[in-house]
Amino acid sequence: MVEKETCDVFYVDEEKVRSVAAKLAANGDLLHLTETFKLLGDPTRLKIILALKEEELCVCDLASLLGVTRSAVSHQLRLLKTWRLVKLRREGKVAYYSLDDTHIAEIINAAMEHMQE
Amino acid sequence: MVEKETCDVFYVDEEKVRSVAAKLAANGDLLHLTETFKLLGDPTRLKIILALKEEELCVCDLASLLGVTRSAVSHQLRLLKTWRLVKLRREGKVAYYSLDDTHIAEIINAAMEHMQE
DNA sequence: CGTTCGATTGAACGATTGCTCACTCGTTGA
DNA sequence: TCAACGAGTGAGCAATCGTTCAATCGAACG
Repeated sequence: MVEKETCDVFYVDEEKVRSVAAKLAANGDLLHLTETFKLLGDPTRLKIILALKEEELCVCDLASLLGVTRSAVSHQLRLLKTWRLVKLRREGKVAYYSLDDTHIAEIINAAMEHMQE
Repeated sequence: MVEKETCDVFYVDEEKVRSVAAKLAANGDLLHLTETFKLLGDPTRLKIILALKEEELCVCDLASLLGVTRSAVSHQLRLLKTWRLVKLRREGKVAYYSLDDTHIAEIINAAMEHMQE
């Protein structure tokens, strides 16, 4: 593709790009960072997190709170558990979930501040 | 669905759910919050944000940096601009983009702390 | 044991997403 | 005024996502 080549060779500020690329690479695990935001970027999951920020809850409570099936909640909780955002405590038949990481609340608080302006 | 009714009526801790629901509602614009995280939850967009955190860059620089077409970058930048995460400065034919909100960097920093543990 | 019931899982689906391709827009400079 | 070129746009697509349904697991209790 001629056009793209032109852009790459004759236009781009290569030194600038290289310097930024280096700093980007220094940011560590970019995939994990992306995944964390992706997990928070779904209404159901974000509500789950916000709810668990308040109180420990079971699957059934969450399903009732969000107005979706327990199955849907369970699927999302599995994802959140895999990425260590929530943790699980079993009591007989009931599975109680809670936040596994205090940093999550800070991420959300920072994002809420962003929204006011 | 009988099963679900059973769960709602006989099992769910209704008072607890109601109390959490109230606190959830007090969190303000939940859709906007979700959207912010969703925007950060894509590798291309997150890299754009991280790059612009370092330096003002044009579409062509970003395309070269990320290894995608300028069109793809342009599409993502439009989204980010719509939600006020980045802003635009035109200089002749070139469009220079930069972060529009200092809070974004703080959200990302908080998320990076989350990842270490 | 067998039943109950909350939780989990896998398949299947409709919806959404992010990309590329082709085209257009708008500014520059010959 | 017209060609060049960076940027923006819209259609179309493959891939991913989030949900529901149906089936299963496993602990509690008769």
